Formats: sequence, C-alpha cells, structure tokens
Amino acid sequence: MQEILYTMNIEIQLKEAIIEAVQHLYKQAANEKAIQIQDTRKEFAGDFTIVVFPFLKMSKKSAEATAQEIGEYVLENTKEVEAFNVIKGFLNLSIGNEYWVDFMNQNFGNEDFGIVAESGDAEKVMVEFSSPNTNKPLHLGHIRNILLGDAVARILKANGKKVYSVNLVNDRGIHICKSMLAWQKWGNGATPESTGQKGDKLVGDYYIKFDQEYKKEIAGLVAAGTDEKLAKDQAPLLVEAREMLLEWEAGNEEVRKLWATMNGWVYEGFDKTYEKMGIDFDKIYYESDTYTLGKELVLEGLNTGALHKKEDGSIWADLTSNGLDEKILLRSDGTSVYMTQDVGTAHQRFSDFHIDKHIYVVGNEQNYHFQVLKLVLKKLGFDWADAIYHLSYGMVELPSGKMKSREGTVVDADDLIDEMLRTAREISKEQGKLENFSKEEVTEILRKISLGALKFFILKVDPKKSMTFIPEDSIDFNGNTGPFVQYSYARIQSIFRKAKEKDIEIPTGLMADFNFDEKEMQLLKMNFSFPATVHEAGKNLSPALIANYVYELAREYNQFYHELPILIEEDKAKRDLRLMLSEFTGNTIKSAMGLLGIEVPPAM
RNA sequence: GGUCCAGUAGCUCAGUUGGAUAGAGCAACAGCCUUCUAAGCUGUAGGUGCCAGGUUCGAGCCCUGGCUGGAUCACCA
Repeated sequence: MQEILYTMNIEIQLKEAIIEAVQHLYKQAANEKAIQIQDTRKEFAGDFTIVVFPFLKMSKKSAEATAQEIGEYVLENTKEVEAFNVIKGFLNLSIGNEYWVDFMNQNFGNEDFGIVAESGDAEKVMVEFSSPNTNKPLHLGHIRNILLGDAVARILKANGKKVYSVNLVNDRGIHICKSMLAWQKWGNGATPESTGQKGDKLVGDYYIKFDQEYKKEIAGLVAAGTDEKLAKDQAPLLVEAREMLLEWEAGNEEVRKLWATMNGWVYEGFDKTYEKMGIDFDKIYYESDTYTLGKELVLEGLNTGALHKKEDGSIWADLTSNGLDEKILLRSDGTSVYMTQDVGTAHQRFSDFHIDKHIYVVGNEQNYHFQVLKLVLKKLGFDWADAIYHLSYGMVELPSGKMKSREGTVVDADDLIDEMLRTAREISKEQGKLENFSKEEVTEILRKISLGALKFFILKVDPKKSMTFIPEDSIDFNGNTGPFVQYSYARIQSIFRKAKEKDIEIPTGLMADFNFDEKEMQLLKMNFSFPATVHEAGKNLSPALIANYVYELAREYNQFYHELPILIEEDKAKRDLRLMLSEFTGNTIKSAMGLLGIEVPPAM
C-alpha cells in the first residue's frame, strides 16, 4: 500500500492545489471530477498536465489566461512544483528533481514495488476459470480462458484482495454420456495404456465418433422420409445416450464405473496440460458433486412458488417480467441441465468461502446464460446473486474462421505448447547465446520463453474483444511479444552479472540534487506509473493493460540501453543512476510479467 | 426478427474512460554489431477512424439512424 500511496500522492496533492487555486482566484468550489490530471506528453516540458477548459466558466477569461493564473498560484503554493508552462488550455507542471530522486531512492530496489499486500479485512474474490467438459481435450479457446482467469486472479491478488482460483469440471451430462456410449460401442476396450494416447485425447476421439455416427443415423432417417427435426430428436443413438444419462443419475453401478474410468483418463490428460502451462487452482469443483444441490434448490423454489411446473413435469423459471423468456431448470424426465448445476455450485461456493465477489471467466457466447443465472438466483431469494460478475471474453478465431471441435478444426492446447517450444529451440540455436549454460538450464530457459510467447500473445489483447489467432504471428519472437520483454529483462541481468565480474559496486542511493537525462527521466516515469497500472488492471479485470504497459516499459528500456552507456560510464554518479534504473526496471518487468503468469529468464 | 457486442494503417492490435499533431508490432524499403546480449536500435512509407447526422470550447471515445461482421434467443453445455 505504501508505494501506491506514494505514487498517487503527488496527483492527489496537485488536485488539492488546483481546488485551492480555483477557490482563491474565482471564489468557487471546483468539482473534483472536473480536475483532470494527466501525464504531460513527451514533446512538451513538464511532468503533469492540468486541462483548464472546465474552469473557463468560472474564470470568465481565455484558456491561456486561466491556465497562467492557476499555474502561478500553484507554483507559489506547492513546494513540489518547480515550474510551469501553458500551451493553449493545457497547464504543464514540472515537478522538482528532489521529488524524483526521493521516489527513486525509496523504490528502485523494492521487488514488490506496485504490489499491494493482502490485508486482514481484504475483500474475498473467487475467480472461476478453465471449466472444461470431460469429453474432449483442451484447445486454444480454453487457453485464452485459462490464461485470462489465472492472470486476473494474480492481478486481483496484487491489488490486495483475498483470491480463490477455482475450476469447475463439467463432468456429467448428456455430452459426457455421448463419448461413453461411443466408447462402449466402438472402443474395443481401448485405454490410454493400450493405445499410448493421452487420456483426454482418447475420450475426445469417441465424442467425435458419436457425432459422426449420429449424423449418419439422422441422414438415414431423413432419407426414409422422417422430418429432420424429428430425426434429430429420435435417432437411436441419442435416445440411448439419454437413457444412459437417466441411469447415471439413478446411480446405475455399471454406468458410474465406466464414467469414473473415462473421466479418470481425462483428468490425467488435463493435469499434464495444466502443469505444462503452470496453472494451479485452490479448489476444483465437480458438477457431479453440486448438481444435486442445484436440484434441491430448484425443488425448494417450486415449493415457495418462485418456480412453476408444467404438465409434462418439467420445471421452469418465468422471466418474462424481466423481459426474457422462460427458462427450464429440470427436464420432464427429472434430469438436470447446465443451469441447474450452476445454481447449486454458486450456492455451495458462497457458503463454503463467504466470498464478497464471484467472477466467472466464461466466453461471451454465454452472456445470456449468466444474465439468466443471476435472475434465477434472485428469484430463489439469494441476495448474493448481485455479487456474481461474468467476465465475458471474446472468441478466438483462426484466419480460416471459427474453430469447431467436432469438425476437427481446433488448435489443440498440447500441440500449440509443443510447437512454441520447438520454435524457441530453433531460434535459440540460431542465436547461439546459451552455450555457457547447462542442458537443464537451457531447457528451463526455453520453457519460459516459449510459454511466455504464448501467454503474452493471448493476453495482450483486450479480453472483451474477439481475437484472430494467426499461427505465424504467434511464433514470432520480435516486436510486441513476450520474448521481447523477457529479452529486455535478460539484458538487465547480464549487466549485473558483468558488474559483479568487474567488481563494480551496486549503488544504494542518489544525491538529492541529481539531474536526469531526458531518457533517464522517461524510464523513471514509466516505472512510476506501474502501481497505477496495476490498480487499473484490477479495476477493469484486464491483463491486457499490464501486457501493454510492460511492453512499453521494455521498449523504453531498450532505447535507454542503446543510447546511454551503463557500466562503461565513467562518471560514477551517472553510472549509479543507470544501474539503479536498470535494477528498478528489472524488478518492474519481473512483477508485471508475473501478473500475467509469465516467468522471466536470467539470460536468453 | 428481438437482444447484446464489435468495426482504427495491407495484416494483428493500442489509445490513460471527452483533451494537444490517432500510436505500436508484423509485412515493405533504407541504415546501425572490433564498445554493457542485434530476440535489439534508428529512419522512410502507410489513415475520409464503416457511413450520415447530433451533443460541445473540444468526439476514435457519448447520443440517434443506417451499413457490415459476430454472439445469443435449446428439455446442448
């Protein structure tokens, strides 16, 4: 909290100074919201800029005159402000070096700069992400979801929240029965061991097989004169899958056994993928554990009159008064739907953890579902429904269009990760910079780079927007990429290794009257704005803000590195400053990348 | 058809929530390694901000109406 206060402090101070100035000059109270403080653009002199247009009605003077007056007052009455200039309606204030030197001295060596520690009474936030179905392997769509959820959890933690990362495994339902049924019919007892196939892949193949055979049946029925809609509903395979679901809910031992076996295969596969991605959960919920609670809650709702039953026995929520339709909560055969279990799961979580907020990271295709979920929970009398927030993100598309898992046009998660690793290895070989490292160290570095490339590529895009995944671009390690940022970090580490070799003393502080070069100041200010960026990213639940920030920071550092000598600098005071700035930037890069779940390598 | 979301350089994306001359990367072209890591740095070129109105000192951002694309409106999840 300290450094947040510190970096925001100056802006708060300036704001107060402006209010005071307006009060003094125009005898009127300025609306705090009307005071806009922004960073002064590089091409002008100054550190912070006040937009004076909002005050013109009070001053009844031109923008320039108003800015001039306020500037003079602030200069006189605020000790941090050293100078000002006016360009059109913009008042540019310059902060004295003393302030910046002090800021530098206090923070450059702080590895937790910008990170707020969790307090005792921290807000408790649960973040649900990943949420796979156990009928197919993870793919690129899941990757965006997982990376977003993981990064959001990290960012919220860095904002001082108590965060619970949870996964919800959709391990039951008609779709799971489909792959079970197909395996039963055509699997010939195949197992991951017998085939050498990863468990999730094996099960996924039978899900596809079901769909193929199902489509054949439909085609056959239609050819025999059946109406297409009817054929889809009555194809023998689907009927059989429905029966299997009924038996599953009734606890049929054989069905449950097959179910447990096949899900076990899938979990082994998922675990490998999560491990490769470096993802952990605090708790994993299984739909099979919570759907019964959902059913109970629905039946209770029926008793209290919140819900109603139709003639065929199905149970519905009437949402017409909310401008929506009716929503089914239990089928006529008594089995539950997706919404049923979500009701149960939500209830379970709020009573398990007494959370203040629950964020669901789920694709925007389910916007309607979450709108309905909140309304249904409200209808059932749960006030905490308001604490549910759907973090809705855009779909990942390929240049060729949408991914369809049943049509085999998906980008598999494992394949993608392997491909990134292959690329990293190739580039690294070409560069030949890792020759002094052991085989284990090289493996570790390549892992960090390849994963960093993938994570950064996905996370730099605004979550709300859909994104196009271009394979050639994703394996590009130049420009606005994870490896670019990691490279900047590795350069900094290299400097400190060299410094040690040469016995160059690492500085601990600066003299108060130090004068900064333009480039040094720009780099310092980039670091300065990290805490505010963390805050913004937390407020907007947007890792993209962090990714874009850290890219800018790395770019700034590379320019600094290129323009100014560091270890070679003979003037000790300058060398010290540049080493301090390097250390500061290295810490910030590491923290920022950490918020994205990306590790940084010591060399590359 | 109803509802929701998006449209910014050839391509992929930013744009500090209404502020100064709209920025990066990729691709193209031209430069920079006997000096701390060239996965880097510098420069050139590339824009009627989907279109038309409106709000105001000021609009890529807000409002209205179109156009285009996507999502959704299941006894799927």
